[in-house]
Amino acid sequence: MWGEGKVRNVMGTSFFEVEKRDARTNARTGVVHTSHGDVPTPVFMPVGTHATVKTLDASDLEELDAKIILSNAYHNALRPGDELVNDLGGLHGFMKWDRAILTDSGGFQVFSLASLRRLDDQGVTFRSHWDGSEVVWTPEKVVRIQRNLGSDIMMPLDQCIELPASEDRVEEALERTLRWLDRSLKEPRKETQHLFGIVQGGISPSLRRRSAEETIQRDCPGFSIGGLSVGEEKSAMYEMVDVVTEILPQEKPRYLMGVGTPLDLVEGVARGVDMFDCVMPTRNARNGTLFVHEGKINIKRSEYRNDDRPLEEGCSCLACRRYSRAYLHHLFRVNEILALRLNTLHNITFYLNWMREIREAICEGEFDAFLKKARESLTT
RNA sequence: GUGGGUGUAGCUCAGUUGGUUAGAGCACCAGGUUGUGGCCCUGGGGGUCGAGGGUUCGAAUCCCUUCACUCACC
Repeated sequence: MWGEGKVRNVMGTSFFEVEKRDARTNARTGVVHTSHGDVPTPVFMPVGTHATVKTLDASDLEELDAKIILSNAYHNALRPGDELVNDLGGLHGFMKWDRAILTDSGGFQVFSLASLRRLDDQGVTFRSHWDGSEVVWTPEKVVRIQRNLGSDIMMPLDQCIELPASEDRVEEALERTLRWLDRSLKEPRKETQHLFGIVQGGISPSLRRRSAEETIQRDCPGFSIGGLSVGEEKSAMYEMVDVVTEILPQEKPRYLMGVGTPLDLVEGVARGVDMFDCVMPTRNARNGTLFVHEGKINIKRSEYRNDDRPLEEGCSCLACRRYSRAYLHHLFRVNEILALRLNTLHNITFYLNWMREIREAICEGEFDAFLKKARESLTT
C-alpha cells in the first residue's frame, strides 16, 4: 500500500535528513536543520499567529520543549507590520524566541477571509480585517514580508479553495499556485530561509498528482500539502495524502498544513508526513476541550465539578502536575484567564508528547502497533 | 390608608382586535471546532402565564376578588 520508497540521506549540513524508516508504513523520523536549531521529525508546530502561541510566552514554549512554532505573514504584516518586526530583530528577536519559526503566507486567509478579497493572477486584494483598508498582495510581496519577519521556513502565497469545487476551479487554483511559486522563488530571501512549495488539487487524485509532479520540479527544500481539512471527508483527506506523498521526494520534508486531530497526526505520519500544524490544541484549549490518550475531556461538563483527579495521570504539564479537574472546571466556568493558559499548556504538552511517542515508536520499530492502537482508541 | 404601576422559564423581557402545542436573549445541560479572535455553530431540558373565581366554543389577554413588589400622596 505504501510502497518501499528509497531513502537517500543527504550528508553534511543539508536542510533535512531522514534517520529511521518504518518497515511497514511510510513513517520515518528525521531532522530538519535550521539556523535556529534542529527539529526532530515528525513534528507538530504550535500555532502562534500573532507572534505568540496564545496564552504562552517563549519561555513557556522552551519549557515544553517545543523546537519550532508557526506564525503568520498575513497577520503580522497587518499588525504590527513586517518592517517594524524587522527593525526589532525579526520575529525571533521581537518575541525572544531563538528556536525555529515557520511562517504561513496568508494563502489560507485568502480562503478563510474570502468575503474580504478580490483575486486575480497578479495577486490578491484584501480589505484588512482590522480597519477595512485595502491591501494588495502579490507572491513577491509575501516573500518580502517573510524576509522581514525572518522566519526559518516560509510558505509561498497559494490559492486554497473551498470544497466542494468544480474540477475547473480546482485546476485553475492549482495552476495559479504553481505560477505564484515560480514568482516567489525569484524573490530574494535570506540564505538561512527556506521556501517550500505547496501542493494543491482539491480532492481529485489526478489533479493532486499533477500538482505534486509539477511542484517537485521546482527547487524547493521541502513540500507542503495544502487545501485539505477544509470540509472534505476524512477518507478523502487521507487518500490525497497517500497520492501526494507517493510522488514527493523521499529526501525532503513533507508538511501537511493545518492538520489536525491526534489521530490525523498518526495517520499522516503513517503516510510519510513529517510536519504538522493545527490550531486545534490551542483553540480547543480555549473552548474547554482537552486532549488525553483516551480521547477528549470537555472540562465544561458538570461531572468534573467535584473531580479531584488530574486531567491525565502521568502528564508532565503544569495543569496535571498541580491542579485538579475540579479546579480547571471552576476556572473555566468563571471565565478566568488562568483557565485558558492551563488548558493551553496541557494541550500543547499533549501534542508535543504525542509526537515524541510517535518518533519513539518509529525508532523502536513499533509504529505499526502504535498506529493500530491509535485507530482503536481514538475515533477522531 | 388613598391612588397609580408591575407580576409570563433561573434572569431580563416579547406576546397583535381573545384563536393551534405560550416565545426570544442570556443562563443551564450536551455535541461540534483542523495553514486562530476567548469567537462561533448545532441540539436539549426547563412554565399550574402570582393565586382564586367568572364571562366565552376558546383566556397570558376581558371582568371580579385576593396576594406580592414598587412609586406618589397622606
